[in-house]
Amino acid sequence: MSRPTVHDIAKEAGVSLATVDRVLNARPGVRDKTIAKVQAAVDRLGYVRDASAANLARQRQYKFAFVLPEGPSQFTETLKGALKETYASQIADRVSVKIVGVPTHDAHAIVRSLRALDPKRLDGVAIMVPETPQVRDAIHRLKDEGLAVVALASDLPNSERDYFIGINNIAAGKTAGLLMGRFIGAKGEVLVVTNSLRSRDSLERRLGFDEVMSGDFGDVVVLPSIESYDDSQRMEDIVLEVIMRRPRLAGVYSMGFGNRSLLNALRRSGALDDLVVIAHEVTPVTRRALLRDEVSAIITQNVGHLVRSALRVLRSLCDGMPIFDAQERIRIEVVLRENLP
Amino acid sequence: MSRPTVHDIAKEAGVSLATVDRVLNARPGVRDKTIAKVQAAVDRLGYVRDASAANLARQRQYKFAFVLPEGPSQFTETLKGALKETYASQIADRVSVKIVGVPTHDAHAIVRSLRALDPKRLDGVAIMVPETPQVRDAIHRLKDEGLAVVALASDLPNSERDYFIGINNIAAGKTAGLLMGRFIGAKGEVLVVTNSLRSRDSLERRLGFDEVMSGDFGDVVVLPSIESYDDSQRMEDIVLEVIMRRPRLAGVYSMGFGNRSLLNALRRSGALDDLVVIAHEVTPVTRRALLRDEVSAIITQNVGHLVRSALRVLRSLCDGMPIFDAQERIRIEVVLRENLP
DNA sequence: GAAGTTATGAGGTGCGTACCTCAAAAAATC
DNA sequence: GATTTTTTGAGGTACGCACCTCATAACTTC
Repeated sequence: MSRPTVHDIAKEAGVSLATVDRVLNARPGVRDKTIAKVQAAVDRLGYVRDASAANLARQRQYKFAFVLPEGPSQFTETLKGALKETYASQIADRVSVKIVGVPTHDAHAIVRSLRALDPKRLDGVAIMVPETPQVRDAIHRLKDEGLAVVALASDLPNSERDYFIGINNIAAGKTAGLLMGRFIGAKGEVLVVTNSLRSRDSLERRLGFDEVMSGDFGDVVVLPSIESYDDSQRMEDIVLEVIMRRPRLAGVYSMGFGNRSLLNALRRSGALDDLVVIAHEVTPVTRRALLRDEVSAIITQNVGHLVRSALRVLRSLCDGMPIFDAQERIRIEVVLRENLP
Repeated sequence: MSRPTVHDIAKEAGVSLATVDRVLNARPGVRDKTIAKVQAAVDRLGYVRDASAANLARQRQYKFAFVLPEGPSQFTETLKGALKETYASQIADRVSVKIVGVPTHDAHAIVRSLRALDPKRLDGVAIMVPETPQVRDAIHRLKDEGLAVVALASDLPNSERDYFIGINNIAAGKTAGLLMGRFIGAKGEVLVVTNSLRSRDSLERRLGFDEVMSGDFGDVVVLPSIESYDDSQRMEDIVLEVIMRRPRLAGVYSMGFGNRSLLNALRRSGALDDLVVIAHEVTPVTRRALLRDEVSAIITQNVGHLVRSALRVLRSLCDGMPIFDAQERIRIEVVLRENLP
């Protein structure tokens, strides 16, 4: 026999269709004994609800919002692209997604955007913003209104988010450290650059990087982090100065965005050929640099997975279905010249 | 307005429901002019077929078979596990999969199994066997009978397979080569071991490995491949001998299975601490070795993706739907101690 | 055991699509 | 213009499930 239906369950349990329906959809007015009978029949026949038919009947429409930093960041662009791509797939079946752009550095504007979300017109939100007390409060309100909330790429550990989808940035930093240590031959000095150490991601990456460096490569000297504050001129100036002053410099680890200006500075310095550069995220800039052997490795996460995972998790949360953590775990990918996707 | 339905299309195009149906399902008996009218309405309203409803109405049941090597290989076990896991997901909706185990080295038995597949009871097959002329013929017959055929993990380039799902093994070998070259400091000797160079996968990996080695690391000497022929004693003996005779040995690249005996031999030799070992596929054996720093890196592919991709592609092929190559491209993953999934 | 309460059954409708039939309209052919 | 052929329309049924109503059966309670 092919897949059993609700009718089969009714027959098997010796009850009516209506009762099976009441049990399956947890509607009230059924005696415990009857519930047990139906459950037994379900187990015996191995009934599983036909999700497509159920959604069809239910006229379910999942309404989600993605709150993403807007600005010149390639990462966000890629993410939006992946979101649109996913729209054609089954995962995006019966979901409509609204993208809300927020200015990265304006904490007030972020909170304003979060407050502006209408909980009545939404089933869930995926949020990618830095955590602040105000953000935490805004999320508290969203949860109160019954929304599903997932943190995307950047965790919000102190908020009431239901789930975090992204990589472990400490482990990502460790991975970068391991590669760096081995690539530079376990000696020399390493420069670490980022936009801002105030971002949790950068902080965690640095933490992991340092741990591996001191644990596995004691002879390597890791210099204090340089913060560019999104100022490419500043970045170039400092990098050039460090290269001049540090003849033993063997590697550069770029933890965040702004790889374009970093690479410009390195190229200008003429030291690029002798340096091991490790960066994050595959973007047009880092990709080209990798192909030219200017960058040795890129640590990245698959943005397509990120988006699909977020949608799956949001759906599961809305339906009260279990989440398969193994499937939702985003991998820390190591990309070299030869395995560039 | 929410998503347009076929009714909306009919109204918009000024034709009947039946005609819309004929056009959408490519049934005959519609004038080109009318087809164009309907298409225009579809485009104007942005109609997309509701896949759930369609499958429901169609009562579609995809019947697939996976032809996999059986034996002690961890890889196959993992693959079967992933297949079962996927069964709970949406991708496996309305599909039933039969796993056919074939003995890896018995070409006759493989062909017999392929011939034993009943094309009338199947919609598609995913095949993971070495290509031989007989296999090619068997696939020809399956295609003739109208089945969708995809090659899994190991390509069948000379057969009439519709699609190949797996990694580019030349690129995988190159990636291993790049890591090896940099990890050993671009000098010394490297040993390459495999089960058998007669397998296409091993051959291609060796090809890529050598290309990077000679291109980027001219000072490294790559020794001729050692083939174990699945004989662990033989493997251990040869490996021990090589280590004794080659004091400049700096790295070992294991291209195939049999990592357990390789690692045993290396441990016994006492040289493991000074060697860079790179292997393929994350299995319990390689995973533990990686955590113990006995193996430096593992090149692998995500078996879960492999399976899901195969199912998606088989479905698309059956329905004559387009395949999004970008989504189906399996990545060559580099796994280090710190980014072990 | 009558009245009240709760549990169950029978039956219906609709979701969006596929697929079928039969009649009618339109176009092509002579 | 009559005949044949092709195209179109109207309508129905089914898929598996959710959700609804109303009647009846089965328990409680006093």
